[in-house]
Amino acid sequence: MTSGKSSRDTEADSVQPLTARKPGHPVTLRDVAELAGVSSATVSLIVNKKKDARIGVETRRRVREAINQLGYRPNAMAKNLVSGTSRFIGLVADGVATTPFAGQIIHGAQDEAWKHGFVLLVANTEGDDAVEEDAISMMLEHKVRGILYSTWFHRAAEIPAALNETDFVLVNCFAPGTDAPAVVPNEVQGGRSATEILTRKGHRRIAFINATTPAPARDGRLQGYQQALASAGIPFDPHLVFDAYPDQEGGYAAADKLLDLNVTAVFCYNDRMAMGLYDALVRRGISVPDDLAVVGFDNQEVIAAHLRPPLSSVGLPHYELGAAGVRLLLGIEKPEGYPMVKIECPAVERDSVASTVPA
Amino acid sequence: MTSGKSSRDTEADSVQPLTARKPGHPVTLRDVAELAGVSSATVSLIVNKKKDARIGVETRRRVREAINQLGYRPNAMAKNLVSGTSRFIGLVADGVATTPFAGQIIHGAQDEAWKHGFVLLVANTEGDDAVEEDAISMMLEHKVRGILYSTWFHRAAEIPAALNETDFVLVNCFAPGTDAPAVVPNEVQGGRSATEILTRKGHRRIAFINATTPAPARDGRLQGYQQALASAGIPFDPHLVFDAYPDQEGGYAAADKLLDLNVTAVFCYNDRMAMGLYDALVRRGISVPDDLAVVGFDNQEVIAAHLRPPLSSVGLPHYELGAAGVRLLLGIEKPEGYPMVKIECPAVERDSVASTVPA
DNA sequence: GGATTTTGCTAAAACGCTTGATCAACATTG
DNA sequence: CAATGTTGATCAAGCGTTTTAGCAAAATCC
Repeated sequence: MTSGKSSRDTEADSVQPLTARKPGHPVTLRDVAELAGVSSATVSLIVNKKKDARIGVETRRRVREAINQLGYRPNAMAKNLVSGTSRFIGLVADGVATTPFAGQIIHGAQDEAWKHGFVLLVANTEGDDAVEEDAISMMLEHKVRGILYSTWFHRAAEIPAALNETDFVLVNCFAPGTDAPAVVPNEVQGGRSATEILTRKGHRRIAFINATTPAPARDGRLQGYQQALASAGIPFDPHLVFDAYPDQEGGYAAADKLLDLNVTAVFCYNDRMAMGLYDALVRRGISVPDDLAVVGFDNQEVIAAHLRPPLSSVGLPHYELGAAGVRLLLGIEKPEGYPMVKIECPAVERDSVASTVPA
Repeated sequence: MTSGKSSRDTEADSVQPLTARKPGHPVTLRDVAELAGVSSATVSLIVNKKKDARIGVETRRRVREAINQLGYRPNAMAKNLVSGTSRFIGLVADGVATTPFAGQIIHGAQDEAWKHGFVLLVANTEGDDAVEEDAISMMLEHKVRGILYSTWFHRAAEIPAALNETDFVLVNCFAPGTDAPAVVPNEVQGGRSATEILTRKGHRRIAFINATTPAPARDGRLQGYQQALASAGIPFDPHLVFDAYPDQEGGYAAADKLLDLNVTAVFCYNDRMAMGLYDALVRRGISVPDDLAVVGFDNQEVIAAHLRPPLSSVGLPHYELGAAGVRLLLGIEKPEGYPMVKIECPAVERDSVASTVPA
């Protein structure tokens, strides 16, 4: 039944039907060359706009025309095969697509890659090691220019062995004890900036609701908080710092503790906490910012910009993280701190901090 | 007899460790073949686990060993060149990466593609036509299996001409007047489900705050609202439906109108509106759900799950949209309604609707 | 013990493109 | 006029695979 296909290719080559036969046009350089009556080398030279190629103007015209007529598209595979290297950059994420704002890493990487003529190959591992290995293999097999290994929250990470087979950059994570290039948010500066939003307005009793969960963010932001106090000449009071689970519930629950402290301002570990805190305050008739100034962290648009009043916050530079990762990978820049590059967390001031300190 | 091509020059080669290949020195099939003392054809057959290939067990062993020793990785480019088709699926998005939850389209597409051995090529056009054209060209040149053309909100879209050069599926958008395959959320069912959360609990005077912005969502959800009322035997009262700008401000401002209406429940066009509405209600001392039941739409985790009380909502199935898009593209399924496939919007009940109707 | 089949493996032709080496004209020199 | 450019285009050798046809040796059959 299933007989072998007849193998008479002798004449098939010389008599090419112009119509497409398969999904996509199997229009090749050779087809164009034939139509234009030139060699395929000539067409190649024209298509690639080789500057030092000497091609007559008339020939050029004919080839151009043939290209249009046939709807020719170069075959990137073949091109890559010859050049030995693709224009791909791999991005393996442990969950970037899952969490809303961290998708910005993809976005930033994609934009920057695109800018330099590269395309992103995205793989989401969802934290699964087997998937991760497959993903990296696949990228390696596609001869990617390099790999961005990213995590959805800032943390220490182990470098999968296979990564060493190519260039790579860690994004939003780092590998302690190695000199692997990494780009991460500057949590210390972020904490400082957040606190400074408050000190600048004259606040001196500023609480910090930190996270209970250990992470670079937790330590860094606290450190930044302390720095900001120090440079404002405010003594650090450990009683004004306490932990809560970093979500709405945590923020809501933190309100009680907070109100005993007699503070005029609060810096919350993240926006979700601030959101919960807002809620608790409203129910107590406490006004933001008139009675209490609040600053968040993460600058999650959908929360911060739309709370009432809009919440001042400090953003995690996910987009920049992705973009900088690509630049590092391509060797376009070697910023200060390399191989451990810290990206600034931008402060965004809204209305949750008044221009004067509450009485 | 194996022809003795025994000029093994570099001694370093034979002592190569299996990990950490240098990024500039690709190992090819031929290298493996030489080490194992077989032809490259043999290696190819083994690597690809060809079922009907007849290879001796001893040879197989030697080749396996050589592969490990050299750390061989097949070159996907070469593979694709031969087969004429890649394992790529393109995803061009007009802003999927920008809006938080729609990144789920990428996620869903990526997972589903991966499941079938395909990789996603992502391009973000940010609505720029030139970028879009470039993106599609690039995908075509990479001989993608097909393209997913997606938009960040559900809308009508024009099909870029180049898309016709390959298989494609519209995701979260559709092309009126064509029979282009498209997969979109079922807004009508969504509106119905949202409203039914309320009717099921006995609510009969249910307001609907619709969006001011024209969109399939606006019309569909209204229609669904009406359907739900009808099947609950509740006459449709146009006065209970009014428009507001679909954000927090809109919801906040809508509270006034709402309270004149003497309704026991509200269906908001989206969660952000509901968020604003919550705020307005709290300030008036009106309790959700005891005084007023509220249902949102979009099921934006960061809002709905964390408002107080958590908001019942209906989700936009972005993940499924992406996944279904891939399945359609690959011809894995041809669901009802093809070529216009509607994906269900799942209702998520939380605590913003009480089990009994307010007095 | 030849004929036939099976087994194990290789040769070699693609796949579509790039590129250094050539080459045939013709134009310019000295 | 021979030597030397210039110009415009072609040749052909790969790039790393897959795959079909084929071949020698071993196994099986009658």
